[in-house]
Amino acid sequence: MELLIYWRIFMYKKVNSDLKVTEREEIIREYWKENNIFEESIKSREGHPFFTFFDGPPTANGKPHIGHVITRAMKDLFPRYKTMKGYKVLRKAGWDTHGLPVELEVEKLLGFSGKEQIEKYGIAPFIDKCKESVFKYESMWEEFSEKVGFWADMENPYVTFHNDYIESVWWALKKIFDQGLLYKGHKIVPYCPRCGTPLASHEVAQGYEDVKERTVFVKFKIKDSDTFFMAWTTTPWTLPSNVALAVNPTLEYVKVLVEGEKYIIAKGQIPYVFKDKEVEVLETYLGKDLEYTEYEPLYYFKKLDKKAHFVTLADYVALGEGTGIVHIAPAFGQDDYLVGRRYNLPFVQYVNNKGEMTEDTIWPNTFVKDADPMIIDDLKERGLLYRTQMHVHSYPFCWRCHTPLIYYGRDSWFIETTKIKDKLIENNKHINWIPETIGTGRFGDWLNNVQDWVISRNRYWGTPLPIWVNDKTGELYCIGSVKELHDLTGCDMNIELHRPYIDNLTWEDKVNGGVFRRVEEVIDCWFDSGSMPFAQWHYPFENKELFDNQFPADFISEAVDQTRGWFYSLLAISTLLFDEEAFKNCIVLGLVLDENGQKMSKSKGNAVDPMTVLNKFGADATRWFFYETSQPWVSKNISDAAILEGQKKYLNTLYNTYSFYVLYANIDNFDATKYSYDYDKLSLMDKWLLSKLNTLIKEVDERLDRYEVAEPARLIETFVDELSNWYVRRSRSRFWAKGMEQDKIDAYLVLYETLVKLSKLIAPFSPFIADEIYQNLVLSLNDKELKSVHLCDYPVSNPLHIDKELEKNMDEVLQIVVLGRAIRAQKTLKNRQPLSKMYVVGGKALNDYYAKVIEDELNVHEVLYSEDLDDFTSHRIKPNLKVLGPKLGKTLGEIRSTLESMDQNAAYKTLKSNGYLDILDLRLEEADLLVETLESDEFASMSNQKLAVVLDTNLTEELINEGYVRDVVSKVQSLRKEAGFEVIDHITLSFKCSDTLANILKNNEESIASVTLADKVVYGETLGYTSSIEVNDETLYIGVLK
RNA sequence: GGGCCUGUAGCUCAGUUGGUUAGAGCGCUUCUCUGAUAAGGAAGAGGUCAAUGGUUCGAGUCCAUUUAGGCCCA
Repeated sequence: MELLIYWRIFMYKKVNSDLKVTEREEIIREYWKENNIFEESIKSREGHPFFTFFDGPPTANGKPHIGHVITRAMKDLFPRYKTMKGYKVLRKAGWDTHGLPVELEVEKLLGFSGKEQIEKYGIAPFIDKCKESVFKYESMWEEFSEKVGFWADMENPYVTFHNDYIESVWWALKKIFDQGLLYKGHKIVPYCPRCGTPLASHEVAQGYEDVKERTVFVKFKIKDSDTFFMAWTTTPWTLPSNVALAVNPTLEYVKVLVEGEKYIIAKGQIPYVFKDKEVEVLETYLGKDLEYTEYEPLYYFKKLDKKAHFVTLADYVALGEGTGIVHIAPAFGQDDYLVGRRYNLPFVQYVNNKGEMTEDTIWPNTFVKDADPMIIDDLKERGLLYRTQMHVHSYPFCWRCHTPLIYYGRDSWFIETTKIKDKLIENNKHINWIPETIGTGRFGDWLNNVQDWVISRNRYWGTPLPIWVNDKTGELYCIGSVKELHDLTGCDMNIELHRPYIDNLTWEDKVNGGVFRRVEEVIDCWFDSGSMPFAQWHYPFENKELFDNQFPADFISEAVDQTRGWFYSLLAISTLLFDEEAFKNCIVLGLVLDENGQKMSKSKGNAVDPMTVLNKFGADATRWFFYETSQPWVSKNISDAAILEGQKKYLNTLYNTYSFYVLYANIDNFDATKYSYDYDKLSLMDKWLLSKLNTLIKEVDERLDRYEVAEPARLIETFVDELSNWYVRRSRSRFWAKGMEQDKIDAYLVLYETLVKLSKLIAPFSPFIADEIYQNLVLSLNDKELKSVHLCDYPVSNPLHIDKELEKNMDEVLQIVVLGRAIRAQKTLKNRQPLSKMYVVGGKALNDYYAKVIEDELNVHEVLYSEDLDDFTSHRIKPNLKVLGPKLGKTLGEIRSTLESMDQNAAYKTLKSNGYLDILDLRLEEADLLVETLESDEFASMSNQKLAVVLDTNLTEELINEGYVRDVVSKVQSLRKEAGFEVIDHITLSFKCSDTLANILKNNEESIASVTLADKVVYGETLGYTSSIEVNDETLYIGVLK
């Protein structure tokens, strides 16, 4: 009932300032839901071109953290913008559901601490638990996304563990297999020999300790020669598995004679290796000259299947410690392994998976660390040891059992991404990285050093590697679809594509014999997420056309830690399958840190909960913090104060401007759709605002189009400030003028237009406040209009309303005003005291309208322009360095000091009359010099580099009286407010004071009454709400009565 | 250990092809203004532009090295 009355009385919904921001946002959120605005925003663009956005999938088995706010804010901004620009933007949400983190979570839940326990428990029940765990926090994620205002299709998300998704991934793997790029090899992993398991890198990082160990300088005898290569190692137990030596191709190596023996080592390492021994250099080589030189192995335990024991080249070999020659054991080091692959070296591993020397050696079943001294002794006896040396270095230990870890080669499946390196680099060139340096730097470097992608994991919960091996012939078969699996094995078409269900499916090879059995491994879940461009649509089994339209993505965005994660897996897979980049524009986001710039972590207790932040400040303010505070890729220190700043400066200012409009428009029952303005007849202030608005629209649009974020946000913030604190403040009186003159209509219309266009402009950034403003200003007047600002087109700048000259003039006005205010403050001339005249020097003479604005703002009666007020000001002449610098070079300093020492005012006069200045045999034209206007201390004046302003501070009685009147009016206004009157209440005004003062008041009664809405003015007694002020050294009592 | 990002006022950040007195907002002190305002305005305090060296007539800006924080990889 009450609402109805409001509706009848007011054009617009009254702005309820008691409502909290978060409550207002909740209303908008409900409105979107009830009216299906999101769905509508896509539907209404049917038939329009697509703009493609890929949503990188989060895992729902962890809670959303504050870092997800920035990604969601950024990912939401551009789809909203592009939708308003007329594109159809599908936004399929997705969930990343496979992988070790999920398994670990479940292990924790079940109290397990290793694979044996899982196998005992059973894989089937285990993966059931994984499936449950995956969506543990799904509802929290949904609520969170809604809170931030992140629009995505959460009804039909892609889920990486669904059969359709897995089938698409299988299709991709088969395609890669068919290209011959999927192979089995060894991966060197940090391995705990006691636990029998590899460790993840973060586990290894936990366990580094400094250890003091005996290291060895070992002699490798060159074949058919009396010379030795000398190498150094910290792990003697790897020496039996040695298959090669490596030198740096560009370093200098020398053959030296020391104590009767000949050695080859790097030239730079002579002092390190031989200390103060006498060394005679016999020959010098470059590393590359030594390639393929053969040497005699230290040990012969078994015949090797490939050629070994020769010198190889490797760039990573460096001086420092050691001899500049590195011993290569491909089974025990990543670098070694790669050298091995390059030179086709045998893979020799005389260590078993318990970390013991194998039966092949002469130290069977000895733990490697215990074998070290035995090997050292053996080499010493055989004269192959030069010397040993104690050495302190940091070495990883198992965080569980404190066993020293060893790097150990294990069977693994690889995608041979090194083969497509050139294509990766080429396709990367087509990607617009923001910031650019990611593409050339971090990501580019990664591609330049690309390694084969280890795709297999010896785990349970993941997309199974669809490879079957013939147990007789060793032939490999890769399955690419469920149908193919069904045809070969006769399995159910609805079979769950997970371990253990597919592990037992086999088929016979009728031609060659043998049975095809599946390998055990599942795949790296990064392959899952990198497959989302096609797997989200179950391509190529369905949605072929849709996929063609939705690939590659126009835009993606994630945090910088995804460089080698999602960004890479997307590019690698799309290059392998389609030889194309998967995304064209990518904004890389910085990380969110705590207010001291420290990484957030549970253990430090400095983690900021996103829901707490959102519930405190609302989505618009939180989003704004991330957009505005710094460039997207810079890490952000989040704090309440930082978010609050944007909320106060931008959102509150905008909201107050909007509620100002609603307040007065409702008083006047002003329907903006019923009026129009004639642009040519608008006041300069109106034209100025329209010019600024249209400039803003143009700039913001152009910048968003270039995927800039902070710049447009800052422009918007500046505009809101100018709108409120210049346009509205200067135009206030127009809104409370009596009647409905054209000037008032103009003011309403211009402000209305600005607010409506602004609401559209900010809609992608601040979707809630934008829609609140839009709905009230537009829908309240006409319910046939589009139901939400997010269904509107993005505003288009009107070039006819942009007037740069006008903007420049107003800028000069602002400069003059700033100077005038500064003078008043400095001379403690309060603003209520009117002054008769002011002079402006050096500026361009502006017309009366601007003068009026200045007069009003500074409370002076007259603004006078003058070119020549030398009495008030002085000048300073300086060389124009930009012009003279290149011309004069070194003599510049001299010119500068000479100019400084001259009589500046005299020089200025000479320059003015002649147009040039002669100095030290040089003729300086006006363009060579800069002239500054300076204030003179004798006057109330102030200047900046361009202008000087002088105030005439002489006060006449009339001016003083006028000041009294302003004081009184101001006091009356604050009394009205204190008394709790409405803005539109009319009053009876009463004064009690001396006759002198009363006379002054009576002489100005009309103006006082009209401004304060007094119908009657009474003297001699005070009525109603009463207070007093000091005026002209006497006490004036004032009463206001409604 | 390697690669990359960042470092400008107490805090958050601008700072154009190298150019004259390095700016803004917040916070602080003082003053001021105000019938839309958790507002506005002015002044003041606050700077070794992370450090060192170099190029240049001139460096916050370009180059090299170092250093602190962060990210990724070993």
